[in-house]
Amino acid sequence: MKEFENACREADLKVTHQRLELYRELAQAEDHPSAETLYKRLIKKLPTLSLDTVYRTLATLEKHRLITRVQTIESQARYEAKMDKHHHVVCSRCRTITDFTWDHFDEVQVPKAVVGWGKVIRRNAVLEGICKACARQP
Amino acid sequence: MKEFENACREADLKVTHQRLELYRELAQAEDHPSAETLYKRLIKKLPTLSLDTVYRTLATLEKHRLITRVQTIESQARYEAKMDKHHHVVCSRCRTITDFTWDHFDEVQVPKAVVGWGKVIRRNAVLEGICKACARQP
DNA sequence: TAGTAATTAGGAATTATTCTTGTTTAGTAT
DNA sequence: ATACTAAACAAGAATAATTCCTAATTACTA
Repeated sequence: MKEFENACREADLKVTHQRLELYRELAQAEDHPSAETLYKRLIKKLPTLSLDTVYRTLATLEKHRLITRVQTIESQARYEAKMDKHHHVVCSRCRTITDFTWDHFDEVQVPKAVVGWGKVIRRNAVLEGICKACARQP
Repeated sequence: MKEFENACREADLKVTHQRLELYRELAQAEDHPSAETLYKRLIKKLPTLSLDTVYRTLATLEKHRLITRVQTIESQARYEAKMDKHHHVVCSRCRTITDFTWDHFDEVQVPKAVVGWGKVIRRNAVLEGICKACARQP
């Protein structure tokens, strides 16, 4: 959290109660929550919190690269505070997103066609399948 | 297009004028268009087309795996008809999505943690960077 | 401790998508 | 060819997700 505060100051972002709580909540969440989900969780601690603030804060923090917006095919945007290199595997049944690391993928050369395309800055693997919990069910 | 018609029949989908035109348009598009974009393009040929039909048709074709919904962080859903294994590189500046193939990625083993997670059915690489056209500009 | 620019709350507005209803049409059986 | 029927369609209303607007509040600065 101290790191987060410093990062805010460096980015000229005021360290507000709302930002701290939102970041804390997102950082400890494992489920890549949506704005609405975060709002529901935070309203207990911050009864006057507005949904707009959640959206605005998420956008602000994302712009300053303090959090990431997760790529999904869902209609609601989902976020995560985990910023070290990692990838996602999504269960097509329950839609749970699970993190994993993949050093080989991070380092392997991209195809020539991509080198010709331009400069790659980030790479992400998104796997899809059926998680074990779901596989046990009909 | 003949293949598409047969695929429709096999899936018990009626071969309607709207479906044919939409699929034709999507199949020749290179830009992974959204529902709205497709609608604007199709309205010239199909003046009575409704936006809802575009949404409905895209959803139907996706369900039957005749087209794919592309993972993006944008608010509008984007689609493609290309169904052979391929991946995407997105320009963070102009948001253009470019396809590429990557045999090595398709075949390389996924990390052990993922094997423990469940059964992976599809894998997708999403790269992000700056395309050459954008790099030339300030 | 006061000043001020950034941030917030709350509600209105917008955007993207889905639903509802009545009409049309593709595929099928005559 | 013609009629039948379920599927698909058009149009507009409704919903969901997100953003905008304005006045009030608050974090940082002097």
